[in-house]
Amino acid sequence: MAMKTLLEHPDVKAFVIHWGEMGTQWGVNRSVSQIHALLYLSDRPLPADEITEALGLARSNVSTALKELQGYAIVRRVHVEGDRRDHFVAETDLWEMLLRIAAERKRREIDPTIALLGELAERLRHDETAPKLVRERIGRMHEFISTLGNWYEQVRGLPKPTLVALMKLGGKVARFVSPLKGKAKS
Amino acid sequence: MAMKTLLEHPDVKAFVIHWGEMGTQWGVNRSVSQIHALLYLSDRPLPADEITEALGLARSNVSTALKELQGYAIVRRVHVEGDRRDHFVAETDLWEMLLRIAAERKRREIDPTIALLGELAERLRHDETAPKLVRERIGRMHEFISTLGNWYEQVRGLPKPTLVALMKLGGKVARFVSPLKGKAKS
DNA sequence: CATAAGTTTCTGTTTCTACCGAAACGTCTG
DNA sequence: CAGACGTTTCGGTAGAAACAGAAACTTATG
Repeated sequence: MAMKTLLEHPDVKAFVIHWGEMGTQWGVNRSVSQIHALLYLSDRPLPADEITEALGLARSNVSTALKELQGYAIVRRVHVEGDRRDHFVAETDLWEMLLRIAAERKRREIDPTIALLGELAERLRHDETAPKLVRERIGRMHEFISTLGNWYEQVRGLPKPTLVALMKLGGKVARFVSPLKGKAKS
Repeated sequence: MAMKTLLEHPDVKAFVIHWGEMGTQWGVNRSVSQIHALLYLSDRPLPADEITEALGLARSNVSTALKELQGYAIVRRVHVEGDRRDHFVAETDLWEMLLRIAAERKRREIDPTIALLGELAERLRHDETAPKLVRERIGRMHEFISTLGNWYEQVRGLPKPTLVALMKLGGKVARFVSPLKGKAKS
């Protein structure tokens, strides 16, 4: 069994384990992250059964986790010639991976938060009874998160080579904002 | 009791509750986030007892949570004239808040991950037995996260007005990388 | 249609984690 | 030193997830 071989390697195992722990600390369940890690390192599409066996999880659990990963669009189902079973592969472009995870978490958690803050801010604007500071701070929070959201949507649309270039620029991008700024780190 | 008044307001309560839920989804415990929300909206430094009473938490729990928030450096202890008790205030500059939370999470979770990936990548580089793809992908992951980390360290050092300006630029920063890129969104 | 594959749902168990409340302890201050 | 304040620790509990394993069900395929 090819997967046995893969996970038998101590470094591969260490990676999978650590990735699983990472996930839990960011609110992603362990099975999901581990399966992702496994697929990321696999040199070929894996059927669910093999994942089940390799990680020692219940088949039902693997099914759910795969669905979740496809919800993030970082794992996709592929067809393998001569095999009726579904197989799965992970996105290996790390930029793409990061952007997709971010997109999904924004959709699930940030957008609803913005919506709620919007309601609260709007209502508070007309609410004379509310403390001035409360009105101001909830308003500022709404504005802040919205701005971040908009920024993300724009950055997400940039071509990857541009992202890479911007990243490498680091703090130096500040130069373009104001000639005087951004010199501290250059 | 001033805090009673504050939390009695339905919108304030909604904010605190939602902030608490948000926290849990990102791996921060509910008490910690709720206390942070409460302090963020408060117009004055609050003593631990008042927080305890307002949120209905155990005193020990509040103490631990406050310590955690101070670990993130988004809440600090202040002295109030004529009161022996410690009082606490939250950072209200949202940029500062975000950067500090990011810094601490990086320190706790990302840095150790980079360190581990570094070890694995290094060991795998000399390990002929490991599958080529595994060596390559763990190496790339290490490089990728390291790059992100370095980028963050640089951005963190920029003055806030610069950050705000960059954020407002959005996708337009791409112009500075290559004249041809970044036009899609402009 | 018989079988393989896959998903979904359910029940039950286990495991975490949050949280409470009490106690012990340290520190400061009138 | 007595009392106020604060932290830390500890035992216990409750709730939430994660997960296993079985079963029901759908769908595709030879």
